[in-house]
Amino acid sequence: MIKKLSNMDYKQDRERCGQYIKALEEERRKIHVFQRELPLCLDLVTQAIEACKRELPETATKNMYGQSECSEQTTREFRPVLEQFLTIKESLTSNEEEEFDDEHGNHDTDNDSEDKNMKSDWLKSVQLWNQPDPLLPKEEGSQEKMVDTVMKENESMKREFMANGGERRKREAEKDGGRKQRRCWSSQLHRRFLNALQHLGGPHVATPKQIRELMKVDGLTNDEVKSHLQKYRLHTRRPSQTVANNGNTQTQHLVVVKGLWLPQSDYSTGRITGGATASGTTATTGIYGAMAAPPLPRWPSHSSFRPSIIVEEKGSGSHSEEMVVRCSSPAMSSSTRNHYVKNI
DNA sequence: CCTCGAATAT
DNA sequence: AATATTCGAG
Repeated sequence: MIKKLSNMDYKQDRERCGQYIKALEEERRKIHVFQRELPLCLDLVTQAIEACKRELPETATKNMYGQSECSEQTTREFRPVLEQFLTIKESLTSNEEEEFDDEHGNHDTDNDSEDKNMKSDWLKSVQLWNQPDPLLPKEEGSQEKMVDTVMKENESMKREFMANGGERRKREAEKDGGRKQRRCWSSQLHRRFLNALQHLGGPHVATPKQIRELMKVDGLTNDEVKSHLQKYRLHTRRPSQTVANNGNTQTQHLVVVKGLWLPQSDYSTGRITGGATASGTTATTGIYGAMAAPPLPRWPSHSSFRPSIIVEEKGSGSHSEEMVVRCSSPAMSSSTRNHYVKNI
């Protein structure tokens, strides 16, 4: 009896696995166009396919694929495979840095190999520029949702791509009211921003122009960066005051990594400032203060600002090492700049 | 005249 | 809240 049941289960699983593979392959085909931009996605999907196939070696395919409508949704329902994903999740996550670095390398080196640049360039523009509109990828869910997220990102990519058939956003005065088009800081853009910040030594030392140059994003203006930087600094600085009230007396250990402030582990974990300041949970959203618990692995509320901080280690030895400063007291702000970043 | 940062404006 | 624009200082 039991045997029968398990047998059926097995069969079902196999069936689903087959469908899943189909869907994955379909997905991969679509993504392929963005191979350069989303190498990881491609890789991810590929790995998934392989893993899946491995799971059912013999009767790999032989059932009704008719309903291939299950592309991303399948992900959630399919346990076995998901587990595999979880396994590789880590490595992929860390890979992201590499990807970014690579990108940078390319840009920094100012490669002008036409062909290579042409395509990737405008594609990049599309990615970076395009207003993420409704479906901006919420960025990697810091945890297991990674896979899902990635998939979704693909989706949005595709849509973005189709949406504007490769058109570029046009700015310029255009004799209208004169007010510029709002620049939307997609997560990608923001990433570059953060990366630039790192290279420059932190939000307080980095200057808009430098940042813009490092970002190497076509069309990005100084003012835009300046504005973004201003916001970043505001969010970044000690969100001290505010919060307090409740039993929030837990001293938050903030950590400075190459000039970037982050909460001990996961950003967002609320920046409660211990002792000193204390009054009401102010406007700074409950997002900051309130929760000091596990939920909320995100930055200032929704959008962009993530702690995608990456501690880089250039050729070891060379200059500053990781430099991690613990600090539980606010103070140290703008005026204190330069000092803490320089060498240490 | 240019860049920056803070203050405002939208 | 997120951007844009303005303003005063180097």
